[in-house]
Amino acid sequence: MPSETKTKILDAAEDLFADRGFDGVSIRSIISLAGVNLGAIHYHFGSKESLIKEVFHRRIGQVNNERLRLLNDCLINSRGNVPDLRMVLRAFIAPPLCLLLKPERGSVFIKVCGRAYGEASEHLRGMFILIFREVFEKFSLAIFRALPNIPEEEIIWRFHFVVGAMIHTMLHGQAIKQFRPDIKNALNVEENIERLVQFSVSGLCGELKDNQKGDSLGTALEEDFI
Amino acid sequence: MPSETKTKILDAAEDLFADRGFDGVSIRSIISLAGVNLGAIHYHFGSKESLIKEVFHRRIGQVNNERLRLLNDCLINSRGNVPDLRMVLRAFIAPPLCLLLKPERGSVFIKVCGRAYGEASEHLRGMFILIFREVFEKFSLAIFRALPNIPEEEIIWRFHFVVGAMIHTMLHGQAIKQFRPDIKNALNVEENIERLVQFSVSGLCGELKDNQKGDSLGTALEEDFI
DNA sequence: ATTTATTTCAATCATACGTTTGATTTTTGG
DNA sequence: CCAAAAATCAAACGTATGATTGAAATAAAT
Repeated sequence: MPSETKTKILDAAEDLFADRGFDGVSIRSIISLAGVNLGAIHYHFGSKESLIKEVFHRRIGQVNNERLRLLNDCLINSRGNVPDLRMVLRAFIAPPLCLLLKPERGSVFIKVCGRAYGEASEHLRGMFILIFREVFEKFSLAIFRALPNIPEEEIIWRFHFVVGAMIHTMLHGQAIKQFRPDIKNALNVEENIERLVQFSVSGLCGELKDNQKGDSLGTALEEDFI
Repeated sequence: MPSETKTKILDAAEDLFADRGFDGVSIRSIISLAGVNLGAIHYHFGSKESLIKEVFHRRIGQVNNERLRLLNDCLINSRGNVPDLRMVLRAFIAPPLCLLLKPERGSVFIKVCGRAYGEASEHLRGMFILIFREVFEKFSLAIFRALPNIPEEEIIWRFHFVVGAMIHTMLHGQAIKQFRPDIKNALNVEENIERLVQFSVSGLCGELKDNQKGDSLGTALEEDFI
């Protein structure tokens, strides 16, 4: 049961971090939006960095727990056989994107979550890696089992691409209409999740090109480009 | 022929922006790394924001020109028929990732380039959108033609996913071994480009699931998660 | 009711920030 | 060679930053 002040600070910080990044937000702008005293941040959180951690911790645990719960369902369903790749990927992708369905605050946190990947200072990066390691490793293993014919290193990379597509959607999915104003808004979250899941399944299952490297690339690029 | 000081500033700024982001870098840290006087930045660039723009402009033009040149090759090769999707995607993906092949500085700029997508302040965001609009639109049209059986809106979203995978690779491709130390480094650039191209081709070509939404999602997610 | 702990508040700290100034040095062009 | 232009430099500007303090106010406990 966090105090009201604490919650107000967390909400305000979440809002501001979401659209200006961690470095771009001063604690004064946070307390101003929250309507609390300047000292409150250091009293309740100790430092700006700890506040960032807490903004993140407040919600990420639920997301990752939901991921792992859904993944477990997949593994139980498969009864030791190969798990269903689509279900596994949906278990990974749906929980964070479903934050968009949460009234008001979820769609804010989703951007904070996206920013956490790229903008974290060195101190924070360690925490983020720690938090995501368990999820990343368990899902990697499940995908290994779902695609026994694809080398593990290849799967790691493809999974990495999936993560990129997901984060980009979390951060900039709403802004896609800046390039294409005719595209209707990304408000149909479930449709969008299935879109990304379908894309990820296709990408992960794609055939293995055994050795095409160096052929088409070097010949096409202009000489002095490199 | 930019003066030596100007180049030293641009290089230093590029280095620092790459691994601390735009907001996280002070002009004092830039001039310190560059070994020049504090006033030099405002003398040569006018402001920090203009410096950021110039760091970006210095190299992005070449990348996008190369993209458009390669895209043009694709369209010429197809002689009005459907262009080869793999070639189109390689034209989009290879030029930025090929920066990794450039001795020293390319692999730095590639991170700046990745950051430009997410961390730009409002003033800068306009410039970035302007720069990428032409590339984005021309490639979108080419993919429309390459995949006439897939609705344009679906293609826009899948292309959006490709962009996300690419940016994530540009920014964090080197850091993949933090999760998987056994994966050898991403130093084989050409192999990695083909990996991403293959993934993108598979993802873009994936079959259309006509109407699966709402089915598997709502039932699987825990009730109180939303 | 009185003490104790918790929370808020205004005021201030030292530092870091982007920017500006004006003198000085270096380079350029006739 | 010398005047004009370009570039560099040290110093300072005002402001914004994260953090700290100690008194005041509130809540909790006895």
